[in-house]
Amino acid sequence: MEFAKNQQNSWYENKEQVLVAVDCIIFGFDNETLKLLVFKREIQPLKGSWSLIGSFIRQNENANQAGLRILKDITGLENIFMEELKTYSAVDRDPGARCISIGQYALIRIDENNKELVNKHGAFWFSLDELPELVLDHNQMVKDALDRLREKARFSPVGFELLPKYFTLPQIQTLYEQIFQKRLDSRNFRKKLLSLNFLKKTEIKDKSSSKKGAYLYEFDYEKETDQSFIFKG
Amino acid sequence: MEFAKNQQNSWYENKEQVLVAVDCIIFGFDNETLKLLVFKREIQPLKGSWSLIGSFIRQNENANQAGLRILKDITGLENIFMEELKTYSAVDRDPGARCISIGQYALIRIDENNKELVNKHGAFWFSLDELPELVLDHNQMVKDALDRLREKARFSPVGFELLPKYFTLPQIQTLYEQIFQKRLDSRNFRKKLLSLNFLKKTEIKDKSSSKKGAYLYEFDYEKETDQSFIFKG
DNA sequence: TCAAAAGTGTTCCGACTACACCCATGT
DNA sequence: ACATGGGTGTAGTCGGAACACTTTTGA
Repeated sequence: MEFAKNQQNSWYENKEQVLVAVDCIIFGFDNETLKLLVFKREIQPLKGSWSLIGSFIRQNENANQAGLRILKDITGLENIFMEELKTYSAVDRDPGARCISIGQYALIRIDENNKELVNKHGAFWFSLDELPELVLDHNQMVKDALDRLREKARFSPVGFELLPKYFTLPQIQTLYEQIFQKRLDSRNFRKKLLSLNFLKKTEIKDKSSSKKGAYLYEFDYEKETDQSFIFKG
Repeated sequence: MEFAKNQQNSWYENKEQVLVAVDCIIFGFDNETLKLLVFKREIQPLKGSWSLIGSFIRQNENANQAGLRILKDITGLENIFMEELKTYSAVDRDPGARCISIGQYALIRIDENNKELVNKHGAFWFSLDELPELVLDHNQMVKDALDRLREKARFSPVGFELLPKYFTLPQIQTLYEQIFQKRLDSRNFRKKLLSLNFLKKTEIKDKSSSKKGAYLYEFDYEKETDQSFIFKG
């Protein structure tokens, strides 16, 4: 860099600044339905309404770090799958101030560990078809995130972040049926999934949802490839 | 809205604001190669280096409007295909100040009309393989935009925005060869393209690049569908 | 023994791939 | 007449889609 360090922050001095928020669209799966984590907004305006979880971005973090910070605060989890969705920058989107929001969506496992922490923050898991009205443009964000998730699931093996370490094939199928909102043929689904060779079978059966029991599998990250993975949406 | 209008801008008063820029990754096609519009940066720091075209976002416009404003200033064009790429928010990405940039990519036709205006602004079209070093993280933006363009071109008939109203099949093929950086089989390409039924053939031949001449087609927006359009990338 | 979920194989068809020659025309 | 680019058809292969019965086991 060819310019003096003490020039910092002076070049752009007369430019207008705006607030930048990060809002998190957090998906979870409880082995039955795809859910979304929303909470009671804690700040004015619109305090007390249902809202996505968000925060203003801080000077010392980038957008992804901000999202992960929020997620850790609420769920206690680190190493979460989180990706940028898009920005929301309509001039009047937030009546509190001119504020641009960067939507980030995350996929996490719903399990006992984090339920407690989540409740403590006034957060709740809602089924996607029972989602309440959210503040500002947050319903749009959810819609966009779902579209993105579907699109992504068609072409890459996404969604394993929503499952526990060991899972059964019927479990993944239910997950994909939730994502695509349609029934899938189990023979074709299993054939396709297993042909991709990134699942490791164990000899353990999970009998929690049937008498016969279903074999547990785990994701083999070594073998994950980018081969296309096309399911009809 | 349940709160008093005069509360505006007071709710978030103690929050830190940041600068938000929009940077435009502008692709063009001259019937031979895919090009990118870059220009000499006009402001400090790094004044005079090659840079994408950008601007700080204004209070009365959203990110897309900001991008279109920039594009109109430089090229004189309106109604341009422009889409958000992603945001760039690394803390130190801009030595001038903490500044988050929203990358937007655009596809435009290179023709005589706008060449003049472009030159007047110190802007130049570079072939993608002769691209100079750009300031900040702009080379990364270009790389990301190219990846996005390829991804998009695989699944939807994007790229027609880069062609004139009337174009020949060899012309589109060259465009796709540029996007994918590989040769395509003309028989398969034409078969696939025509089977999608969104091209209207005219009886006029363009003889500018061969003696025999190639029929001109136009895009039939009525018939554009979302049917998949898969080319190997 | 029965109910409930897990697991498995085959056929059909559409779509992508590879591949080579004739056509029209200006020079 | 010839060089240059435009235009066309076919056979093979792969993968997705449709489809129904057997297996296991707890109650």
